[in-house]
Amino acid sequence: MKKDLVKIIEDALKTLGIEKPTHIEIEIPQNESFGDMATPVAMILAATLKKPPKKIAEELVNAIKDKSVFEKIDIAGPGFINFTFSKKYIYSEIKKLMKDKSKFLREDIGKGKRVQIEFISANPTGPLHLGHGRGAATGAALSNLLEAAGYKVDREYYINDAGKQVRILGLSVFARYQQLLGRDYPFPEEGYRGGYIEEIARVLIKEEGEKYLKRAFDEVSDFFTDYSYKRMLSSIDSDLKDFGIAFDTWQSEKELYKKGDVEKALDDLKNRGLIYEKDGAAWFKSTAFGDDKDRVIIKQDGEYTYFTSDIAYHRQKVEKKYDEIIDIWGADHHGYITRVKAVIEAIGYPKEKLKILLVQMVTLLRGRKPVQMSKRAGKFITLREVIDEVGTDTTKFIFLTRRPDSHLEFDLEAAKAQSSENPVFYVQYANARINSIFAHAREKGIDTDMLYNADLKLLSVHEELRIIRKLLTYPMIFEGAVNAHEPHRITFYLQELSGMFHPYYNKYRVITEKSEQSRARLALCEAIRIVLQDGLEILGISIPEKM
RNA sequence: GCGCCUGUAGCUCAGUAGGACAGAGCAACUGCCUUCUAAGCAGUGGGUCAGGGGUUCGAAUCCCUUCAGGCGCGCCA
Repeated sequence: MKKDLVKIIEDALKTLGIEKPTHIEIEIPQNESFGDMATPVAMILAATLKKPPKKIAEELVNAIKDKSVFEKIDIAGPGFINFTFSKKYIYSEIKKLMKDKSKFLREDIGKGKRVQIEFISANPTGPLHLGHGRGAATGAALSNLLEAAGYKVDREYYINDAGKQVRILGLSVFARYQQLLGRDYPFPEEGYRGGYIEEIARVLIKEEGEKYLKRAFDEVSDFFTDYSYKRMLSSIDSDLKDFGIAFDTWQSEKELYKKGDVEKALDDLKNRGLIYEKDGAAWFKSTAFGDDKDRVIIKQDGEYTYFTSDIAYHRQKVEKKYDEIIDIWGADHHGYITRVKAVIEAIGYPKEKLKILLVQMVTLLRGRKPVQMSKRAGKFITLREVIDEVGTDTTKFIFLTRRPDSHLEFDLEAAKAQSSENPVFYVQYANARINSIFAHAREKGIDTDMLYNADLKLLSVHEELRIIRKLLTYPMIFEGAVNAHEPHRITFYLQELSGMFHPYYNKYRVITEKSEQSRARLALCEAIRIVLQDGLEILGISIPEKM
């Protein structure tokens, strides 16, 4: 619908000998009486053409040769051109929608471009919490969205399985192991205190018995560390599985060291003269690329920092020749952006190569009161607990009805209380209702095949035309969501569409005595169902047949 | 102190590349189930878009500034 309109406007501009602007803006007016679509081009051109916008709009409208696709074209307000499509046109479009389905709905924007999206990447030192859940829902939905738009997407989880934190995890488990077997062993000051540590220790005792009792940690640290984080990782994986999130690759940090990628990355930077020694440490000259201070990459004690492997990691990403690299981070890591982008530039790529999408913090509430969380004390609510309590679809939907960069209050009580009237059910219910209409139709012996051949002209009441027009805007919403990397636009659209279907359902009967009309209305329902399912699939939300 | 994000209806949030009278859900109140699922529908009320300047034909949207909240500013990860 939009493509056709843009073409028409471009042709008209050409006829008038006006150079077309880089972008012909088409918008969906919020006020339906203004028509289906509107363009402010006349107002935009007014400045360069030095003519009043209304005059330009008039000329433009006159230059449109074939007006048959429109019911009317108005010039309104300060110079908007409002288009209302003819019924004939929208019937033919909706027919295409039913025949071509996702091909009609989804614009091929990516054209096969390769994108890597890295998200969650939580340390395997504890269970996922709600913040990770937000990153998970957002990352997965964005991945699906871009994939639907013709990108080839790799979903990646980066595992911090090297370094200090996993060692501390290992030590924590070691300490609990000793304690459980009756040895008086001090729990490390900086250790992880969550109950899951004890659980790992218990399982370990079951599997391996007492053979590590009374050993020194240094002798068995590799075993305990490996064992513990692998256990954590598999528990994270199973949480994600239940949350409906899947990855294509799990990139291990340790692997980067093993393969020598870290060494290679450092050599690369050294060769570029971007590494220097100071105070017994090695520094990366990130200030050369806009960072506010240089960063240590080899500490005085000879160990690497967290950032060092990140250099190697991002170098590896870039060298895999993705067309686009997207990192989704929790907003608490925003201080890292310039540093990592500095790496990209340092190795000779434009920093725009890497897009970092920040997902803001989640405040967990229970009945308006903040839930106190302390990772140190091991007191925090996990993603697992939340999805057990409020459900995965509801949880995801709450995340996906917000812009990623807005702070989010997640009230467990509200989420549960709403549960029966939650917006997610509103959307799913529309689909389930349609299924039930189809079941009814089949009982009545109405042919539900090839509905696009139904006599769509019979869809003539105001509500029906409104729904058809809404359905036809889906590709525009989709395109906007893809370009802005904002899956939540799909969420809102689905709510609006459902908000048109339910009243329609309530006011009119789909299955009537008139079989041709019934088929036409079934066709409308089918079209709605196609769009609802397309949207829900992108969001990663389930599509129950019955409710 | 510096940097990033946010401030829209009682609450939680949208507001589409500055555009036409600011929207939804929840909460509140009033109605609707012998007919395709009431997780639904119909109706009512509710806002100086944090405050103040500026740019523009036009600003919730862009710029400056003040205030408020969150998060960062390690040879931690």
